[in-house]
This record gives sequence, C-alpha cells and structure tokens, in this order.
Amino acid sequence: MPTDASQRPTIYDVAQRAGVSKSLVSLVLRGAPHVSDARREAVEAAIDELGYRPSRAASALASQRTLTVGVLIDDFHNPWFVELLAGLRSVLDPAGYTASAADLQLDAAGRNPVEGFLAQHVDALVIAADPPAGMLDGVEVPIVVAGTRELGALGLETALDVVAGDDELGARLATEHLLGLGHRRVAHLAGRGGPGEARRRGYEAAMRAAGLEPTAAGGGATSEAAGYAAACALLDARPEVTGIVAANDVMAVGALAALRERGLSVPDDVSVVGHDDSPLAAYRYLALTSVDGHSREVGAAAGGALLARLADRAAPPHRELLAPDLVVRGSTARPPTTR
Amino acid sequence: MPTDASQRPTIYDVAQRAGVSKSLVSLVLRGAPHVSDARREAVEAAIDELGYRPSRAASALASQRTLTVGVLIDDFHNPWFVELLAGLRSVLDPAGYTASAADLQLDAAGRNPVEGFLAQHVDALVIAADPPAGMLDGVEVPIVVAGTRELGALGLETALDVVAGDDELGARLATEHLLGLGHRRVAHLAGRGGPGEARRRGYEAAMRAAGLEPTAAGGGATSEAAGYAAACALLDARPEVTGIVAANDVMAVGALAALRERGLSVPDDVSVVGHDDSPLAAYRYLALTSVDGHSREVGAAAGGALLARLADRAAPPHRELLAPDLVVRGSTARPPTTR
DNA sequence: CTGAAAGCGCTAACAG
DNA sequence: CTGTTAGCGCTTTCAG
Repeated sequence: MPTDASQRPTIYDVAQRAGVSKSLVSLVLRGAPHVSDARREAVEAAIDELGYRPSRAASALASQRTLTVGVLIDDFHNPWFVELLAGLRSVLDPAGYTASAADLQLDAAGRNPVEGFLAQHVDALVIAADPPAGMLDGVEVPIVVAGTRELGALGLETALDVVAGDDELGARLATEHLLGLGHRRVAHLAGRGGPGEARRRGYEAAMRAAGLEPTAAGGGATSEAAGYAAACALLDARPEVTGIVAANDVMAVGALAALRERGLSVPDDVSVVGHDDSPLAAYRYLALTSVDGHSREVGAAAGGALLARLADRAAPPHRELLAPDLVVRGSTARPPTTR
Repeated sequence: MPTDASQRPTIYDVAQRAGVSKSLVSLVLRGAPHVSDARREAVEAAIDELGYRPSRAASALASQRTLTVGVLIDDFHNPWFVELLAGLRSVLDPAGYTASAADLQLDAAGRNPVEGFLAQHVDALVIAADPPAGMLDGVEVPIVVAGTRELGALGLETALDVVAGDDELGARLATEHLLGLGHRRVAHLAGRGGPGEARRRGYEAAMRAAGLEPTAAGGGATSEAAGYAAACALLDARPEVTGIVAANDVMAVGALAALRERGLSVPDDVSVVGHDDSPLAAYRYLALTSVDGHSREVGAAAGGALLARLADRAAPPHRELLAPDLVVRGSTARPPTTR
C-alpha cells in the first residue's frame, strides 16, 4: 500500500522517494553496516526532504528496546547532578539512547521514580543516588551505579557496574591540605549515605596518618541546615578547632554561618573545605576550597559502562574509581598563631 | 493466539486471568467510563498478580499519542526549575502524562532539545526558558509557556497559553520594600530575557512612583559573575547607593561579594534584595530577602493549562499571572543615617 | 459491556 | 544489497 499523501511520512514514504526498499531505510536509520554511499545519501536526502522522524513507538514495539535509560538522581536541588548528566548524555546520545532523569521524590500518584522508569520500559538504569532499600528489588534491566553508594545496604553487593569519584581520596586530599597548612585541630562535618561514609573514612585516615585524633559531628542529612547544626554542635564542644572538612559544599556553607555567629572569621580563625566543587563553591562571596570529583567524567564513564553492559549482559562487572582534585580558594589558610 | 507462558504479560493475559475481554481491560487501564466495580476490581487484581505493565510503545503506536510532554528549562544549574517541574508533575502525573525535562544545551549530536522532544514525539511542550529564535519554528504540538518570556522575539505573539509569576509586580514589591525602609538611592542589577525585562520594569515603575530616578547596571547574563561585575560597575559609578534590587538571587550573591570588597556591610551600609526565593536565599550565611514567585504553583497552573489545551485545541488562549510575595530576611534594613 | 478485526510504523528473518 | 512476510501489544471501531 503506497503512500497516503496525508499524515506524517513513514519509512515507507522515505523508501519510495529514495527509490529503495523499506528494509534499506531501516538499515540506514540505525547506522547500517554495509550500505553503499550512494544509497545512503539518497535515503538521507529523502529523510530531510520529507521531514521524516522515525516513530520511536513503532521501533520500540518491534525491537523490544526503547533506547531509553532512566537516571535516578538524589535531589534536583543539589546541582551536582548537572555535570554527571551532561557527561552521561555525551556518550549515550551518539549511541542513540535518550537519558531521562528523575529524583527520589514520589510522583503525584505515590509511585517511586523507579516504578516510573519501569513503566516507561527503560532499557537500563543509572543510579546516582542512595535509594531507599527495596526500591531496586526485582528490577530486571541492567543497572549502572554512578557515585559512591552503599551497595551492601541495598542487598546489591552483587555484580553491578560501578563508576565513581574516589570520595575517600578526596576527603583525604582536603584534610591533608589543612594539615599541610599547619592545622592540627581539624574536624569533620559528616554526611550519611555512600559518599558521606567514604568521605568520613578519608578524613579519618588522613588524621590518623598524621597521628591526630579524628572528631566528627553530624552524620545525618547533608543540607545547609544540617551543616549549620553540626557546626554549632562541633564549635560548642570543641571551640579550639581551626579546620573543618565538610562532607559537601552546602554543609560547608552552613558551617560558615555557624562560624560567623561565633565571631570567627574564615579563613583567619578557621579554615573550611567543602566537597563537590559545586557552582556554590566558586561564588566569590563564598570562595570555598573544595574537592572536585570530576562528575562530568564520572557520567561519561558510567555511560561507557552502560553501553558495554547493554552490548554484553554477561561481561564481568566494571568497577572504576576516578581520582579527584582539590581546588584551593579563599576559605583555607594557615591556622592563627594565637590559639 | 492465547498466552505464550513466557515473556512479559500482555493485556491478553490480564483479560484471561480476570475472565473478561481484552477490550474491557483496555478500558479499565485508561480510567474507564462505565465499568462495573466488580469487573474493574477483577482486572486490577489480575494486573498486580501478574505484575503487568502496559506497553507504552504499543499504546502510543495504536493511539498516536505518547502521553509524554517535553519541558524546556533554561539551565539546570538554576534551581528555580525544580519547583516548577514538581508543580507541573503534580497535575500531569494523575492525568497519565510523563514530563521529561531538558535544558537549552545542545546534545552530543549538536541537536537542540526541542528536536530531541520532537523525535520523542511528545504530545506537547512546556517552555520554561527564553529559547533562541527559531528553535520553536514549525513545531506542531501545543505549547504552554511557563514564566515571563519574550514572546515577541520568538515571533510567537500568537495564541499561546501562558502561565507566569508576575515578575514585574515582584520587582515592584522588592523596590517598595526598600523604599518603605527609607532608602532613596536604590539601584537595579538587571538581567536579560523575559523575567529580566519584567523585573526591570517593576523596579523602574516603583522608583518613578516614588519620584526617584531609576539606575540600572548589567542587563546581560544573570549569573553570579554577571551580578558581581554589574555591582562593581554600579558601586564605582554610584557609591552613594544604599539599596540594590537584583534580577535574581545569584546576581544578588555576586553583589554581596562586590560590596564586601568595598568594605560595605549588608544590611548596615547597603541592603540587597534578590528574586526567586531560591534555596540559596535561605542559606543562613546569605539570608537574602527575596521575591517568591511561587514557581510550584506556576508549574501546576501550567500543567492545568496544558491538559485543557490537549482536551480542546481550539479553546481561546489561556493567560494567567500569579502574584508573588516578598520574603524578608537579613539582607535588608533601614539605610544608614550617616550617609 | 463483549468479541472480532484491522491496523499503528517499524524490525527482523529469510530467500532471492 | 532487495523484497517479502510476520508480527510487536495495544486502541478502536463496530456489531452483538
């Protein structure tokens, strides 16, 4: 049945216009293996003369793949995800995959985002969050974990692909930076979750290696409010502290408020280091020294791992840890000599 | 052909298990009109006993609707979009629509996000950005504009649905707040784009109404760096300024840095008001007085407008402006008496 | 409310 | 490389 002269063009119209078979058009569409240049060009010309857009629905139905991947983000308010997502897309787009992101919030129907992805029939999942236990149970599609996560708590110690920044090393770099400046009373504002735990370990390792006793406050939420509260508790209990290593940048900003309230200036009285090198850290008014976990690269590597997994479901699990860098700004300096 | 005893269950399996017809299952799935409770429950029971998930691909193919809407965001780094999106989803989800968001960045293949949405065959578009001219040309699906936009510049003055916070009123509230505190030398840090222009107008209107001459700096980007630069220019040219109304919160944070550099304290020497009431404004260390545009409500209203438009493509265009509120925090106070 | 029937636009397998 | 042939799982008539 030839073209209908109405509606959106279909693969059939393209084939006719290019003077080739429907199958050949299909081949060209998904980056054909052995198609002559002449025919390929004819098809491509027909495609944009007609303004043809392949129907993803039809192709998904026929091929049983949606060419879609779901990305689970902790919280859209934490801009950390932006670079991660950009990196991920930079490798997924060229492969024809569309990444769609959702954060951990329940939708209006009370369904969790993973159910949403499954309803969408995504081909794979990228987990860039510490999801509540159970959320990933019974998921059949491949999962790539991006970022440091508490896999054990999920019952997922098993063969998952994991790509992350080395949070433990990052916190060690941050702590060593302060120690190198001469600080001795260095405390940690801890956060929960995979990255939080790793960062705490890094801080503790650096302290012990220097023969110092670690002190931490917090350990719950990783918000500005939590950072403020933890810093208040810390400063009240240990007023002699001259250095603070926060689990992330927003907590560090919370700490700045606590310090200012106590009449302490940064970095003259107390130095503060954040983590994530978020846009926040670069604001001149804050100028936080921070650990750059290179989340764009983490995203790109996660995308690579995903494609590899999709190509070979039986391949051995991929584990990759990217080394972070410390970005020194104005919130750290040598400790005061008078304390 | 009855069930295959393998694979994912289909509507056919559900029908069989519930002892009803395939058509009835289809009816139940999309919120049937006249289905008896008994049958409906039987179908629902069968659905979750089987773990059945409808195939969106099949239903999209058959119904020619994807039940998907694309949301175009300016920049994921600006957390303003988070509440907008949540509001939008709160009304779209229950209606069965899935919102997928992208920001203005080109994808790895150099395609713009709107092309991506079109390739995805979204049923409608929500524009929460000032897109480059041409990006929306020839789009056939319904478009709802969320937020104040320069529709004229897009050649889109025509019948589009628009839901926005009243940015002009917001800036007027901010300016009047400062005037009410006794400030007279109040300047504006301007931003470009729809909201930027409206906010500038609001500031100017409030100044003129008080018999004062408006002064603005900036007018380009709306980033922290731009806010800093504009504030520097402003303070060098007009050092007598005691109040600053910024086009948004990040620009206000840029201004804080410029003020501190000049030895001016906030709010004792100079008061600063932001706009958007972003999480940033609430950080204790910044405590910015800011205009809350109620973006969650804007999102919800945009969702409502979208559903109405989808239900009736010929309805008259919907225009809605939501009134903002001023959130007073620590960055504003009476002007110094000694200047 | 049921059941049958006809596709939606594409992929995939195979014989030419 | 071409052309044919089946469907993928669902929606939509339409007559019962």
